[in-house]
Order: sequence, then C-alpha cells, then structure tokens
Amino acid sequence: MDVQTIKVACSNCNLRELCLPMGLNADEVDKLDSVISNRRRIKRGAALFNTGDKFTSLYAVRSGFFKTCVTTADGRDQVTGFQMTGEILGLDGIVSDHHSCDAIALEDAEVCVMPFDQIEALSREFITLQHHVHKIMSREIVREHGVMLLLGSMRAEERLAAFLLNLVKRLHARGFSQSELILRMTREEIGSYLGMKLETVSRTFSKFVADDIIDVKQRYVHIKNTDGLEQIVNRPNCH
Amino acid sequence: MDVQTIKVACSNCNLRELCLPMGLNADEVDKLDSVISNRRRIKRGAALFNTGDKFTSLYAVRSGFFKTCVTTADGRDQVTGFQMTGEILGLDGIVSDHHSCDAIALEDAEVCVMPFDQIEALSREFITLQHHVHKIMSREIVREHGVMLLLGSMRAEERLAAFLLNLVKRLHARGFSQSELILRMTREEIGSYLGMKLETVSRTFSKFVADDIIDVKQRYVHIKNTDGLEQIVNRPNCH
DNA sequence: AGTCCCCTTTGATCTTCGTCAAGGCAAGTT
DNA sequence: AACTTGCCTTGACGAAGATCAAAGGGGACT
Repeated sequence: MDVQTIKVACSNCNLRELCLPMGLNADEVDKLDSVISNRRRIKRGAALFNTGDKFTSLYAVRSGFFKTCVTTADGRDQVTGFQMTGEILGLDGIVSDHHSCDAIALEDAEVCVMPFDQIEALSREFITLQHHVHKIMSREIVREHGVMLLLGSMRAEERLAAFLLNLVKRLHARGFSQSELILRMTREEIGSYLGMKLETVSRTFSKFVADDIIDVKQRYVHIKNTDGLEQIVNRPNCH
Repeated sequence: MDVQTIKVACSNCNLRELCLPMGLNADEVDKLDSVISNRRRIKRGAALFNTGDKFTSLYAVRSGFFKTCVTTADGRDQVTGFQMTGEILGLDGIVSDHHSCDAIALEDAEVCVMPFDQIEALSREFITLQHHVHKIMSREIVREHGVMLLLGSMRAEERLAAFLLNLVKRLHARGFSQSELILRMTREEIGSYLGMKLETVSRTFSKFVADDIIDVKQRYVHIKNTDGLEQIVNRPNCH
C-alpha cells in the first residue's frame, strides 16, 4: 500500500465523521475504502456532471464547494443546493440512470468517486452502511422540504436570514467560525437558490448591514447578531 | 390462506405496476407480500402520521388521496406534496427515526403498511427490491427539484398550469381521463403547495376559464386545451 | 327541507419585489 | 498605470400578487 493509497482511504480521512463512513466500524470502513477507488479534481467553474450524463457514481465532496442546478428547455435556471465538504452529490441520478441536474464547482474542488453498484453491493452486506445510505437520501428529502417552505412561504429578508444561518451552521460543524464566512457563490446564485433577483439579494444584505445585524464586504460576511437573524426567520408574517 | 389475506397481497393488487412491487418477479413479490402485514384506513381529514411521530414504516397509498405538509414553530405551513394511489409516503422519517411532516388524508383512504426494517432486510436479499427502493427515494428528490424550480422561478399562471398538467398526467397513468379531474384539495392547499394565496389561485383559475383553456366548476376541472397549458408553462418569462 | 359552515369568487387597495439603468469596486491583464 | 471584465450596489419606477372585505354557492348535518 503506497502513500497515495493511504491518503485516499476513508479510514484516514478527517471527514469520516461527516461523510459516508459515519457510524461504520473499522472493519466496515476498510471495506468501504476498497470501493472508493479514486478521486477526481474539478476546476472552478467546471462540472462534476451535467444533466443527461450517465449516472454511475455518487460523489463525496472532499474539498471545495459545489452548486447543483436544474435547467428547463426555455432557459430557466434554478440552483437546488450548495454542497460543501463531506456532503454527497449525485443522488438525483439513481432514478433514471441519468443525472437530472448539473453539479458545478464554485471553487477548485476534489471529490471521492463512489461507484453506485459497489455501494449497493456493499450495503447488502453491511446493515450499517445500508441504513446510512437510506438516511443520506432521506436527509436530502427533508432538506428539500425545508427549501420548499422557504420558497413557498417566506419573504426576502426571512429567506436570506435562513440561508445565512444554515450556511454558518454547516460551516461551524466543519470547524469554521460561527460568525464569519466567505460566500463561495455570487449574489445571482444566492438569488436563484432563494427565488429572488440578485438586486433583491444585494438590497437585503444592505438592509441587514443598516440594521447592524451583519457586516458585509463583498463575499465576506460577519454575523454580528445571530439572534437578530433568528428573529427575522421565526417572526410570523407581521403585516 | 383466507380470502382477506389474498385480497391484501401485492400479487393480487391492481397497483403492482405503479407501487413498490414494480419490476419484481413473482417469487420476489411473494416475499414482499409476507412483510406487508396489514392495511390501515384513514378517515378524511385524519393523519396517517404527524411531525414527531416515531418512524416505523413506509406506506403505499392503496386508495384515497393525501397531502404532506411541514409546519414551523411560528405557525407557517407548507404543503410539500400530494400523494395518490400507488405512491409512497413516509420517506421523510428515515433520517431521524421520526417523521418531519404531517401526512393528512384528503378523502377516506387506505394504505399498505410496510415496516421499514423488514423492507431493508428484504432488500439486502433481492437486488431488484434494493434498487427499486433507491429509485423511489431518488425520484422523490428529483420531484422536489422540480417543485423548487416551480417555486423559485415561475409566476402564478405558470405554477398553476404546471400543477394541473402534473396532476392529470399522474391520474392518466392510473387509468383516469387526460382532460378531466376532480381536485381533492382546497384552493388554500393548492396555494400552499404552489407558494401563492388562495385568492390568487382562484383568480388564476378564472383567468384560464376566461381564456377558454379550462372549465372549472368547484373541484371539477375540464382541460379543454392541453397545449395551451403547456405553452403557459414553457413560455420563457415574457415581460 | 332548512340551516350552517366552509369554500370559493371577485373587487379595491397596498406592498413587495422585479425591472431597468447607471455607476462603483476589485482583481487580473496588457 | 491604464484598461478590461465581472460582480455588486443603489435608485426610480412598475407590475404581480398579497391583503382586506364582502357576498355567493354547495355540501353536510340535523
């Protein structure tokens, strides 16, 4: 086993508590290592996969930051999610054997390639892994319920506040600050995800700054008042 | 094996081409029968499960019509889907062992109860079933992508047109008319699902009637011009 | 059959956000 | 250093849809 192989192994990966091996015992992680054959590097702006591509594998984000988006025939475009370290990409492809969205790297990134037939084979062997795969898919379904709630019933300020809180929570789980973050996406991508125009995103950021809830300098955001953001999200429609 | 048992079996169910047994061979369906122990009747307005309930089973809709909705602490409410015959409910519960939405019957309904631990056990045995379970979850993820696109980038007319086309397509797959349907939900529930107010739903229906695209009489809808509806959905934002 | 209640429709008005437009900032290039 | 380019901010205006209000209709129940 050469140095490179060791480096690739889940067992040595500092993400194993966030990623697919979560909850597996040492023996099971060893087996999982054997099916995660390789890594793939994606340049900023490039696609990990595109709509229509044959589905073969799930991908675990090892480093970098992705967006997924669906596009309609008439050119409409919707960002469906942002994925960071330890999160899984590609679940959309299982149902039809082809991907139904694009996964684009928002910065230079690296993913672990997990051939899905091998994941399925292994999860027939290990109950723990089987259950974990099911949980990952269920988690994605529940996440999307949350986005539907956001898009269907929140106003612009609430959406952006919820978005910032969600981002910073996930970053904090990865060891980053609870109050500072660098956005990896443009205002337009945030707007697409949140169902608003980039100008509205910008204005809403400016309003939060005026209200002394955050500082913003381009992509850098400092959350000065987390409670303030939470109140914006939780306040029932006050009209 | 008494008459009642035979009636309950997937192998004799006229939904087996739509429901969980889809694609399984006779032997596999027999095994599946053995884990689908019982049915449950749900009265109109009653819950199949509520947020917070312990997750034990998936449910296949045998008859009737359901909505699922998420509710926030501050009383906001979002319908996340409508489920008809042959569709699967409960996937939201897998990730945390508790349901994260309510499933409410919109008319008297009956579901097949599928204990999830047994589904998992059986799908370790049958590759076909394993793959099918994964597809069902992936399909739900892709469906939700579509809803996000709808909520994030469409205007009221487009949303309602897309909704009607989707409903009638699913009903047609179940042997119903391509052009006529009975809505099982109120204008308010449609509005919640589509991210608009019930008055806007009503006005949009009225506009479609004025444009001679549909007839509406309360819950009854007759689609007179399917192409017209499709054009409304596919037309790029024309402002 | 009559009553009640919920659902639906429609109108008038108001708010939020989208649209259009112009200009600024930051980073990389020549 | 000047220039280009992409991204962001801000202002003015308009449109889509929300809100408030009132009244009509259908189905369920007694």
